[in-house]
Amino acid sequence: MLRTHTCGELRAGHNGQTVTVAGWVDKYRDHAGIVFVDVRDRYGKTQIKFDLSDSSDVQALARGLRYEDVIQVTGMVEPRPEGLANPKLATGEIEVLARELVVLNKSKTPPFEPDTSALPNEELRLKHRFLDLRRPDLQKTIIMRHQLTKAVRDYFDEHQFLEIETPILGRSTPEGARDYLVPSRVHPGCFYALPQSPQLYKQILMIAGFDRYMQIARCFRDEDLRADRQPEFTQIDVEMAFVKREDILQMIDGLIGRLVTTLQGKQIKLPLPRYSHAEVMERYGSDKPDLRFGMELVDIKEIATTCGFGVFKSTIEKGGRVRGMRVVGAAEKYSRKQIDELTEFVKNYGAMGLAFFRVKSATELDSPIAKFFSAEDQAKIITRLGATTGDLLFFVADTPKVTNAALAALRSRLGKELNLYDPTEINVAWVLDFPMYAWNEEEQRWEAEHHPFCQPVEEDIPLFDTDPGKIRAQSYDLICNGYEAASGSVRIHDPAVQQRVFNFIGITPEHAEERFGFLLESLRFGAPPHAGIALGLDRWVMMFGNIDNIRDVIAFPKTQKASDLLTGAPADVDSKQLRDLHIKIDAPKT
RNA sequence: GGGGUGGUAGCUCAAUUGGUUAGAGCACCGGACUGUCGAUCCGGAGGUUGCGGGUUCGAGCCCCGUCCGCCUCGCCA
Repeated sequence: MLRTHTCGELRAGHNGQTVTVAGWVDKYRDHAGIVFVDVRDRYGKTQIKFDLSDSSDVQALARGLRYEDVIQVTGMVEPRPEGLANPKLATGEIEVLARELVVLNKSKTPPFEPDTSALPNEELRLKHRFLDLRRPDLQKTIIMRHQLTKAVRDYFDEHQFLEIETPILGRSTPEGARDYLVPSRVHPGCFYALPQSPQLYKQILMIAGFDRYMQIARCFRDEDLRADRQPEFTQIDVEMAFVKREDILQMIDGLIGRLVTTLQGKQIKLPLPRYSHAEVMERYGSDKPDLRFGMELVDIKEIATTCGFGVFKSTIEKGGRVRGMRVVGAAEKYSRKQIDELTEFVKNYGAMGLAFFRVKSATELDSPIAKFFSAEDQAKIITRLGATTGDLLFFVADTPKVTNAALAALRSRLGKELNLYDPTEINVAWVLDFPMYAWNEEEQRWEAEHHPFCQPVEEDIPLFDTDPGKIRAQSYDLICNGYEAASGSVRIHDPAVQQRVFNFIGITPEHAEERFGFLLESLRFGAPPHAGIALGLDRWVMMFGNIDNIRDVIAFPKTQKASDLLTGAPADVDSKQLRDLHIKIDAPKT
């Protein structure tokens, strides 16, 4: 070992001991006769003192130290003089009087320092990720990620789950996200697909009899990125055989409870609250609402139908909805100009406009469109929204889909702008009974809302022939602070039902046999009822770290264009490699 | 593919209506300093204003194109 102690562990109790520490030069303060150097490693910082009375070699060397040099220092632990302890440092009671100094690696002048309070732009940070990762807060997150992952493994291990690896090179299946493809050298013109999730493998593990499976599984989806989405990400993948939905919910409740206890030392109230999909859509306009604050959506169909405002009235006549929300005490917080900006904001979600009212009194509204509403209607709106003087009311009149999207986005934005919640709170809940299928207007066909292996609610099965949009899935999402934090379902274990579902979403029996034949075949050989779930590990780290960007919870993340600025991936390859793979490039001219 | 936003010294930022030699703090280099901990003080060096074109007597600033980062819609079973 090149050290006897880390930079975070020396205390007054070590006084008088000769120690060796090693780390990076975090700061240096050169007073000529005396030089202070803070050495940093992942455990903390320790102040090293170089004194004129020491050997001149060491002293001269010390004066040449610069940021990020890696050094090894041997010396004696001393108490700091009276009144000079540094309360900001855990090791602030002591310093090490250096006797020997070895520069293990001299650093070039770094483009930025790890302790910088004003973060450099992200491009630079990602390009020099080895420096960025030295930042204490990023190190803290990566360490917490490890603790979370370990707690997950411990929890499932205690419940007799087996961690089983599944292939990274698999086969492409229809439906779902765009696959990342890997060309086969041995099979010209054929490709492996990287897994979007281990879904089919884990179902087959159930059929094989490994009735409790989990895996910290890397998944790949070739879709556009977001602040909470990376092309490769990690799922806590779980599957159980001989269980019902309730068993999964309880098992995962226990996991969340464990994580909150382990990572925060707190208790979370269990069981976690449960909502139906229909309920959250009606109350919040989203299938993953942020439940840290209220501001629920209100339908004013009755008033809209009879009021004098043409936009509201005609929307109802066309089968649309008029819904709104009450922003408590915000009448004076938003100027006309700011409301115009909110109007532009909701237009991004398809809304044609945003109606607003300031509540002037218990019965009176103030708005450019107030004249279209009778005194009676104004009073009704106030009553319906439960509003009081000084509130601000917003309404969107549009299709059900657009009112949901626009109002949910507006609610989320206002909640943040108005600080309606504690940003450090972790609010977790279940959303159950998603619809099985959604009509794809573009492709004119039904498609699976969750995935095609999900079991419909038994009593809804007759609806296949009458009203497929109403069929509920035996599915469940875990939502947390406005994110989808987990998603799962009871699976189909009857090949006939599976065949029928494929058929319904437009996969012909021949096609199904070709692409999913292995699953259908396995279902014919004694498939137990099974169910499972996958939790987004990266997102849970975001929650527990109170971090709003997924790149900050991943050691080596990719940019929005899916590039790795550290390594330069993706990059072109030798023509020989392409020949081996029987691939010719037909890239668009730039 | 669409919308928004940013790119000026190594870094973080500034630069009035288009107008003189593009500034500051930190970092870097040289010097001073025995108790600092965002050390301080003195001095110095450092710029193809992302890139390409255009308008203009004159462009960091205006116009067109393009590249890159970020946010977002679509997309993400």
